[in-house]
Amino acid sequence: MPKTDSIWLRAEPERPRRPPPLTRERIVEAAIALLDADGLDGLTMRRLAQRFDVSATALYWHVRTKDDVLDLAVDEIFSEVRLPAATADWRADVSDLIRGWRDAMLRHPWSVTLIGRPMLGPNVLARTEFLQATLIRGGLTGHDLAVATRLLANFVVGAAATAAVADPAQARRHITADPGAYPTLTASGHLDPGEWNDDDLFESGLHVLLG
Amino acid sequence: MPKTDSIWLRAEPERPRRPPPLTRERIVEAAIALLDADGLDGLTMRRLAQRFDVSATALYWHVRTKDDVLDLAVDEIFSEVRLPAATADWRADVSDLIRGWRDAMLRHPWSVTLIGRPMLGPNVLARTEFLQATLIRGGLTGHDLAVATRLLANFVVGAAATAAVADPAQARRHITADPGAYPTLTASGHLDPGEWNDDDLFESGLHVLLG
DNA sequence: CAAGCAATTTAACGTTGTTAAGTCGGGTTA
DNA sequence: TAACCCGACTTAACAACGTTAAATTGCTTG
Repeated sequence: MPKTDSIWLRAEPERPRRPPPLTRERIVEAAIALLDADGLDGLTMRRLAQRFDVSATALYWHVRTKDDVLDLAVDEIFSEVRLPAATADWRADVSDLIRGWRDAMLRHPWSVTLIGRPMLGPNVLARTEFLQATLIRGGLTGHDLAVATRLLANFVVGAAATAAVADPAQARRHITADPGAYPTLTASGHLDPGEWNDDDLFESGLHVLLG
Repeated sequence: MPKTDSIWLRAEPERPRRPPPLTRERIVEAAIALLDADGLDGLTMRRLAQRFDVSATALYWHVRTKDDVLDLAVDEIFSEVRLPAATADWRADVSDLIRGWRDAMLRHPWSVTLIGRPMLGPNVLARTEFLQATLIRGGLTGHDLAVATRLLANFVVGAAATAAVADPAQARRHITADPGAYPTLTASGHLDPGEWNDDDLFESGLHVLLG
């Protein structure tokens, strides 16, 4: 008597389908998703744990504190910054890095809020290492090298910070509400909608810095 | 029978000496004091109220939310930035402004954490207005003006952010721990204690930007 | 089958920002 | 003078938060 049950007909024993185990990496990944979705207030140990159907305190086995999660998350987003292959044009290489740096921060606006705490994760350091190595390749040394590194780093961090402002249109309305209050800002067109966008100003600024 | 009590001898009825009234200004002032003393975590609505011997909820009569207090505090510290008198050397005027801007942020390191939220207070805007007006006085217009404004603003914000890192010595130890990990950063001396300090690098960067 | 350890749960604590409702006193009006 | 009003504050309370301590589960190793 041949067995008539094939794998297609048989009801699978409904293996408990164990969820993938909790790891520091997966926690950070979920934290970034929460931060992207709802900003800094959106990340809660309880909400984070909920993503794994796990009690909030379970997270503390893998992570010492919530601040650790934040620090790990910040470093993690910098892994998205592609390290350019070294070409003959070192200036272009630096530009590519800085561009990618800014893009990563704009993709995760909450990261701006977290500057100010020590950024010493491996991904951040690797990018800083690349930046400085490329500048050396361009002939910079000593004091000039230090100045250039800081100048570029400050520029990209500042660019991410000033671009993250919520609603440009609303800001414009606020500033131009009383035309006499800020005459220069009102007249210069710096705030006009389609006039000059963040990307353009960033690109031009980068061009100034890298000659 | 002459009365012998003069105002000098009479014990004053000890007027209840009503404490100065709660105002939005005094609340912000106290908030800044708390933030300076204990950082961002040091500011609590309850601790803030305690400074006035007042229940925490009393603050909500003068202020809609804690975030309002923070926004007001950020704007308030920029009132410390002296607007330079316009001289013949417009570059020096800009330098003075940027220097004062950075100093104010370094005096109140918690302000770095609060970048990223819309900075549209009157003091911030007045400084931005001055910056742009001075650049115009220097001959900049149109696109160049916009680029220069952003470049300088990004620089100063970034400078404040990167300078606020907690313990440079500890950072140095961390980075140079594994000598093979970040060879360039380790060798460049960028981290060496007395080598180049933040003030020096900032000043040099400013000189690069303003020619 | 026992022991042990890794990973998680349950329970709980103190704080936080904020809302709702009550209270108090001084100034205005009837 | 009495009634009232309303700005300013208090009391009470809530849900949510980060975090700790202790109990529990389940797998692996002897």
